[in-house]
Amino acid sequence: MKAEKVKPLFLEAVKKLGITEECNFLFETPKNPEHGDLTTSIAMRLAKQLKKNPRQIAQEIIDQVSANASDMISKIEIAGPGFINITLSGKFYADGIRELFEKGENVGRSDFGKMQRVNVEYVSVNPTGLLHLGHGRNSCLGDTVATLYHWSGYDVTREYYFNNAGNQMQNLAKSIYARYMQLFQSDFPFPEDGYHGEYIKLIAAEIREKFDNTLKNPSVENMQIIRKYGEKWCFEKIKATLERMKIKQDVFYNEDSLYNTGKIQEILDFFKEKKLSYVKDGATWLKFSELGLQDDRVIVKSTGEPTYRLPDIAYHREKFRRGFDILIDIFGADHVATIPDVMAGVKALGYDSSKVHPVIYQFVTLTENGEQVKMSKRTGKSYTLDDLLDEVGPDVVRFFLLMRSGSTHLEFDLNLAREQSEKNPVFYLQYANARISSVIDNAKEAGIKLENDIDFSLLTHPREISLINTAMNFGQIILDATRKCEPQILADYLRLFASEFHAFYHDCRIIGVETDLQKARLALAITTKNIIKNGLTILGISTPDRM
RNA sequence: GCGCCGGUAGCUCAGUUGGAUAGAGCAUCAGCCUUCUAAGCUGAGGGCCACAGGUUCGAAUCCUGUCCGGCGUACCA
Repeated sequence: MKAEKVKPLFLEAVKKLGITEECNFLFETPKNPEHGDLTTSIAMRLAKQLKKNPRQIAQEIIDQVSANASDMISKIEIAGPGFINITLSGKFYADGIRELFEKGENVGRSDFGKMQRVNVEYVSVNPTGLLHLGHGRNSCLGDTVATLYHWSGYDVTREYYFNNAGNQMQNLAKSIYARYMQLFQSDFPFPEDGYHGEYIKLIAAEIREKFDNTLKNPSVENMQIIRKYGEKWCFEKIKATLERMKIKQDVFYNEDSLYNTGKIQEILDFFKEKKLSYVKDGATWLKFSELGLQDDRVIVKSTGEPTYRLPDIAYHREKFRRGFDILIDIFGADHVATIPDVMAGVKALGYDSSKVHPVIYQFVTLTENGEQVKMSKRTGKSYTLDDLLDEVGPDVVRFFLLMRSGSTHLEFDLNLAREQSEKNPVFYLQYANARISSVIDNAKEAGIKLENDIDFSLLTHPREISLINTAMNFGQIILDATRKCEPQILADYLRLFASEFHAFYHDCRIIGVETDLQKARLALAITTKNIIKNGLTILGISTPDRM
């Protein structure tokens, strides 16, 4: 955002040096404050092309830029091998903070996406069990990515894809049935590959409560009743957990509908017609080897049942047909293998697979006292998302699941999460917000009013400049986090920004200083609050005014 | 075997299309409350960026190889 304002001056200068083609150079914020506010290595990059000494090129650029003398820049100089360091003027910052202040509660919103239609698919758990921590990461990532797109000016649909037919539902029914029978006959055998979770026993107990012993005969009708009961039970629990996490979804897309409406058959026919599929050993294979992948794969088993690939491909085609410009899939690392198949399939159907953005996240481990807490499904003693929510609440859960990049393993430290103190990064952010709220309240009581007469150029203290500087990056941070589908970028930024606020608060008194300075500082505080509040809101974290 | 993700401070992790002296939080140690919320601020120590080569003005970042960890590699989803 800062860079955008200075860039035109440099593009002009570079053009004068004889560079006609689009040259993409960027400005960075130097780590060392002695190097100014912005720095660019463009001179070194152009050195080869122009066959000149980088320092000489830098000097020529500087001459050009200074000639167009802008009041945005107060100092511009060469450093080291040819860096151009720029120190921005007081006016630059005064204008910058004024702009942010005027945006008010809309700071961070943009129309960058031009209302392109985005579909974000997440959670997508089949109704056979309860949500655990891994699902939590999926849900929070998806939900936050969707919110980021919304703030960046896209038309977002939040989608949940599920399958309530197929083997796993039969398995659920069999598992519940076995637990149900065990209530009458304790040695009734439990299926080897059944769902071992404790919740199955709860469902079984409820069923006995309602139906007594009338379902003991495992007839098709009875198993159907059990299956439906289990499905409903699980889905309600899942939805309740999502609600606790403040995760919303617009569309629940049922895999069944792909069959009912003939979509699956259409795809089969298409592949057959294009000679991209063939039958071998009674199964239908898709020629992935002709679609740029290693091996052919089965799409319909010899039993006549499709493998997951077929509906996945059909589902993605439907998303394209529904008119989405961007398709985002949130997948756990265990699903990476399906991605190339779907991509290849979609491409073969004539759609632009580059519009599909899979977001992969690595696994979550839960640690307590330095030891890993088991979350295994099979042992039955899984630690569910609800258990975690009971212990630390949704704000902490969301922040912890979002504060790491999806590409790395996430260690969820229960001890730290339980900590209700400054050690816990969530409270650090919420505290900043509460602190500002308190100041704003005090200002109101003191009768301080902000009209259109704020002189932002009075904000010259290093802490003020530093805070404004970081505030001015907020818009770009939102866009970066959106484009990369990385809420962690925002979470990280907010920690930095809050720490800059705390330092400012410590060194610069707001209420009780000279009238004009008081107004300017209050306006800065209000802008800071808007940014922290919007940032936390995007992450789905509450912003209490008092703590 | 092959594919994907990772290996950065005691621990958990950042590190902006390759940039200047490698960053944060926690932990350890030392300071700061008669003043707007001390759930805060300031400072110190702590590093062979897994290892070995290569590319170039310049590498934690790019390339090759090796080692370690996780996840895949089904006519399971």
